[in-house]
Amino acid sequence: MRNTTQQIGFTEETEVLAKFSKALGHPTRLIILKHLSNQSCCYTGDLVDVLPLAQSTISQHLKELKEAGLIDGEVNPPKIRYCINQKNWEKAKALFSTLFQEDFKNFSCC
Amino acid sequence: MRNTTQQIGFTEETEVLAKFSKALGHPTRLIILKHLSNQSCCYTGDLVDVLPLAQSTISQHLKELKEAGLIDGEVNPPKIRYCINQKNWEKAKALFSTLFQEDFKNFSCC
DNA sequence: ATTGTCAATCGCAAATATACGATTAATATT
DNA sequence: AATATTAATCGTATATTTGCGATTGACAAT
Repeated sequence: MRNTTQQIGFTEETEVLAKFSKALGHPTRLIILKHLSNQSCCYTGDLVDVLPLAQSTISQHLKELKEAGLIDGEVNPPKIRYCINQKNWEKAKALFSTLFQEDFKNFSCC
Repeated sequence: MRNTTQQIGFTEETEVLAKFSKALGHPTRLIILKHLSNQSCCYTGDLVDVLPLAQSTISQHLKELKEAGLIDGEVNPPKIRYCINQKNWEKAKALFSTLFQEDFKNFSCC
């Protein structure tokens, strides 16, 4: 790979929306988010019981959601309590809303 | 990799939303979609002029958007005219709307 | 201090994604 | 028929993602 996304210079908005989308781009992570919302918060162990995946795999998905900013991990020894990051969740909601409503509603063909 | 997404058995809705999200999960593809909406439709060549990427790379991104069902390619020799697939775009809009509104509004902590 | 519990991280393997240049395929024009 | 134009596809290299088991780290409870 000779060219990188970094070198192209997309807008901040585009980068952030792509980051959120990518994080949402796996069924397991969608299920995790759904679970977080249903239970308000939950622990890794809860998810391990529900999903047919190894604990390490789930931990990795949680890490990606955390790095994308969609969830937070709050230490609650010996467990870690995960919650949706409301601020960024709202931001994601706003970005997707813009994507689907404002800029894309003026079709004239097809 | 011993376990595959296929084997787990997510709901159709979850799979489709993940597929759409994944397709949106790259800045270049977001720019392409933006361009498609601004111009109603456009050709690969238009995108090659705008993006600092090789023609083959852009063609590959178009292929992924097409496979995700977000765009259509209509032969218009010797060019191919790309347009947003409105039906699936509406579906994506609805799925994201559900994701952000219905199931995720009852937070009680954090 | 030792033990038990929970979750992150490491190390590895396999699959996918990203990017490019070169080639091929399709079709219009000459 | 020959040429030009446009975009897909092929082949390749590299990076990232996904998954697992094993280990480590953090902390509570004993």
